[in-house]
Amino acid sequence: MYVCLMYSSELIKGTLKTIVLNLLKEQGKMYGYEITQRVKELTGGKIQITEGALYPTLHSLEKNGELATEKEYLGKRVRKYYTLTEQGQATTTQKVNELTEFMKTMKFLLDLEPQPGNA
Amino acid sequence: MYVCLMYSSELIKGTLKTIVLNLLKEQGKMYGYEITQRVKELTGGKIQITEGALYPTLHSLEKNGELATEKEYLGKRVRKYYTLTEQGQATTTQKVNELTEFMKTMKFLLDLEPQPGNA
DNA sequence: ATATAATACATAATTTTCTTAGGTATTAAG
DNA sequence: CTTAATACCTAAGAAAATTATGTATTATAT
Repeated sequence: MYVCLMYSSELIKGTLKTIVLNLLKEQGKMYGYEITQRVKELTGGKIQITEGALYPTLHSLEKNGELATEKEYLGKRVRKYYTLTEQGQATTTQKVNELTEFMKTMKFLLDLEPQPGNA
Repeated sequence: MYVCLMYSSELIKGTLKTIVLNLLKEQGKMYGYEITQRVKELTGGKIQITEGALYPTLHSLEKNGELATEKEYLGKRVRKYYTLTEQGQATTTQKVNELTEFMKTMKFLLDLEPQPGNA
């Protein structure tokens, strides 16, 4: 039986907004369900964004003026496309830079050598 | 006026346990306050662990059998030293590996090139 | 034909985890 | 002698995810 090796969900915490914003910067225009599938695909299933986490995040980003929406109809089904506003683009750059710096710091912390004397 | 450039606190979420466990692996034996100061020092103030976050985490790790404690008295003041149990060492290795892998995945996600066609 | 899976949106209750704020007490420094 | 630093702790609240639903359409498999 194959069990998907996902990262423990606590690691996603705090990075979800940045992932979503950056993906929108790269793809230009995406709808919610597409974001979940794209992230799953890009990470080989190791990061899976749940809809319960994604939709509230998208709504909050929109409310904050980072994202704009437009609806598209496919027959009777509706898709809500999200794009970055100008403000959202600036926020994305800032958040991606911050996360990049944070990961450098974390890498430094994790790569410290054990002190002599530890069993 | 100098303002310390800290990472936004949401980034710390989910990595606190790993930071603490890894630091204990490196240093062998530490007390709570020492951990806050050491992390602050090692990161140039960019990561500051609050005591309100740290102590509950230490208690929970101890309760879970990852950490063992011993008290040391300096005059009338008490210090509670934490060390990794055998189980804690295994957990640390696993959590550090997981975080390292996660950061690789995140780096990959953040480094994707914008698709042609985006303004 | 019809049941199931996939697509596509959404929200509510709960849990986890951190922040903020407060508390106690000892020791060092101004 | 007051303030800062050291050293522990907890509680109320906020934030952000999980889990569990709910609705509805379209595609796929039996």
